[in-house]
Amino acid sequence: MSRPKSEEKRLSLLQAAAEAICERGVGAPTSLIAKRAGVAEGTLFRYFPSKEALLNEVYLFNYRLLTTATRASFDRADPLQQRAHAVWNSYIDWGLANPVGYRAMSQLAVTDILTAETRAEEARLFPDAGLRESVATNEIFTGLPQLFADTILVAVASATVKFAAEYPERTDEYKLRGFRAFWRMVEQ
Amino acid sequence: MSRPKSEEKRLSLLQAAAEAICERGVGAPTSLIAKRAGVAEGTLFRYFPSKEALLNEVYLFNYRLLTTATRASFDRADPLQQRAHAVWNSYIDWGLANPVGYRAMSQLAVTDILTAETRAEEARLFPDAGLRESVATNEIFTGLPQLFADTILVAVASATVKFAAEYPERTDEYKLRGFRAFWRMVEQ
Amino acid sequence: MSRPKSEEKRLSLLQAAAEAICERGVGAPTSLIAKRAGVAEGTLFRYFPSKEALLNEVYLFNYRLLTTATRASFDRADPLQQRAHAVWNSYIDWGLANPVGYRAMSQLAVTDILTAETRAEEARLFPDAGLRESVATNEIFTGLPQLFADTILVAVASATVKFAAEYPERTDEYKLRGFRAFWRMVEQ
Amino acid sequence: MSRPKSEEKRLSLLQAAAEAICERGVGAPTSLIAKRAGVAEGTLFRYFPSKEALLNEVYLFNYRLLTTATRASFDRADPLQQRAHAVWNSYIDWGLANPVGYRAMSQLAVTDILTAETRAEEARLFPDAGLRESVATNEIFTGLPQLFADTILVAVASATVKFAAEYPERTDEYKLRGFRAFWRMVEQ
DNA sequence: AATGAATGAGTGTTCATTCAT
DNA sequence: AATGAATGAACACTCATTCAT
Repeated sequence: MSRPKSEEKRLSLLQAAAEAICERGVGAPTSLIAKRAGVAEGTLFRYFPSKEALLNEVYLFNYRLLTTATRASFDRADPLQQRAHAVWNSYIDWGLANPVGYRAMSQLAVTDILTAETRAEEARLFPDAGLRESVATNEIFTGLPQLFADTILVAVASATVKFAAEYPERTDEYKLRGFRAFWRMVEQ
Repeated sequence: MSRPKSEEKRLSLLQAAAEAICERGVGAPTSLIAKRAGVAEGTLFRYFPSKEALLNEVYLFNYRLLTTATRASFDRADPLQQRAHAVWNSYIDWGLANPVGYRAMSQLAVTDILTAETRAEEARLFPDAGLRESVATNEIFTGLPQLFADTILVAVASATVKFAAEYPERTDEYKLRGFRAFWRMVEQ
Repeated sequence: MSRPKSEEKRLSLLQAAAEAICERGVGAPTSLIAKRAGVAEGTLFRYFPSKEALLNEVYLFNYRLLTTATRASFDRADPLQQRAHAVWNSYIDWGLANPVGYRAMSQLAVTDILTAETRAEEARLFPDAGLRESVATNEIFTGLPQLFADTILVAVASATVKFAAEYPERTDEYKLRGFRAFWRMVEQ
Repeated sequence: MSRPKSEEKRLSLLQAAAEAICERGVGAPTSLIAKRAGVAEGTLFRYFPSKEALLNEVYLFNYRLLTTATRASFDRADPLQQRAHAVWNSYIDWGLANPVGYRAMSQLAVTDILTAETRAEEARLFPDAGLRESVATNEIFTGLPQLFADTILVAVASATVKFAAEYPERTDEYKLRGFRAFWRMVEQ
């Protein structure tokens, strides 16, 4: 596929789209996104073939940032719970540090805009901290799809981000309590 | 005098709206909703002043059904865990028995369509099984807003409904495992 | 033609329509008119075959009231200018005393709702104070259609009502000045 | 770069709107206006933010043409009555030469579509022939708002245009008689 | 006779996408 | 490559009129 001219414009569009989604939902018009990105309306469609493709890219772009941060947060040599806690903290921290990207992802996740390809790429990118195999094979989750445990994990983490963001002065408390709730579920 | 306004049409519209939301999201056109309900486009607006009002009613209508089922499921005389399990089961069961209403509610809950009035009515309808006070005041949730525990609970329940619906032959297993995960979080 | 049951309802509808036109223009919905009249939406169409017919009746109804008042205001025995002044005053006074009907007429007069029949009836009702023949046959108006002089007369009178209504404390002044302007035009 | 927005299309829309207003009143649909202008429905809203804005522009556009013609018609060095007559003739002539624009303005003037901004611009554009101050300060109009005299003047002029247009063979006669009527009112 | 529920064509406006410049 | 003018199918909502009750 041909590389577009300006990587900078592409990033502007992704960022502008995330902002627009935060403010106006996934129904935010492409004209608004283009304006926020400082490009012409038509230019958006030279970087992304359609609005749907743009929104899928917004999701994956931010998901990559999130998983990259998460992946860098732990050391394989650390004991299991410590690794889990590190991953948990990096997830919450990224959500708090990137509220626009995080909220855009949350919005996109509940629509039917995300394609099967996006979902597949998302699954591929999910960071392997060695947690999945060892943790979620306790009496509760054993024998069930890994995705079931993942879904619950993300759900609890999302609730934690939401409340931690809403009460900034109690961020650390929500982070810790959220982790404890999560850990209660997945520990052996 | 004249024809009374038809409760049947009202129900048709609520049901048609829920179906349309499942298929096309909250952006489903009112014309589609009316057509599915078997009424003229204009008729929709004689039963509901606006699309927004209709969607709020869809949410509350299904929420009332859900909480009515939940409320009928437990006996105050039963011990705590038994009550919790009964409420849990009735919630999951309702979601499985009413997939359209359940999915419509889920979609509506993540948009900003629901008004403060709807949220207030929702809170008022929440069935008091004596769980909230006694359960979610353990070492994890004590001192944090009740809503934090509620949000996590609903998140786990939603994941359970989702997977139980997707694998009908393992419904009972998901219900049980989901409850155990939930109970691990909230028990003292 | 069959007489409708209730003359009272008919008058209510005419009055309600005039009020609605004042507030919302000729686009005022029939449902609003019916509600203001205290009757059901459908009832309006049992008294008037269509909205257009109702509005034409509103015009003629008020025009009849206006010309009746005007016609009663002068004595044929009085000298010309006195008669003219009496007619003038009664016109302005009626407009001030019946602002709703007057404004409704003004609105209706500038739309194309009024039919040729209504215009013909209007011309038939125009009060003959002996002014038309004797006054508007001066050097200016002689040889031109009577309607030309009438149109100008009504235009000047309308402006007078408008300003007299807007500045109630100077009503008498506007009435007098307006008459003098009119009289300058039509006197021999 | 890209196509510039077409002044021609803008003029087409203004003209089409004036025609539509003449035929169907201010309630003429924007779709009809667009069709008459030879553009797509959506295009109208790229040139004017709303129907209301378009109609205000129709008024001002024609008012500018009218006042430009009027302003060019007189010489400040001429005596008062001659200047007045020149202005009067140019006003009537413009109305006769531009019946569509003139009628559209007349319709718009009696609705509540014209905004305060439009009214202000209209006042600003009013050509100063030195008439207002010297003419309409005779015994009749002195001490009353200038707008009162203006309103009456316009009313008489409108009646003149209307009849002159209806009887083209007597145009000059109506123009002259109308001016004489006007002059009788305003002369000292 | 009176009601008001029901209708569906019509309204102003939006917006993803195309394409002439 | 970049622009933004142009498009026209939707969309939410209105309303004069009909007709079952």
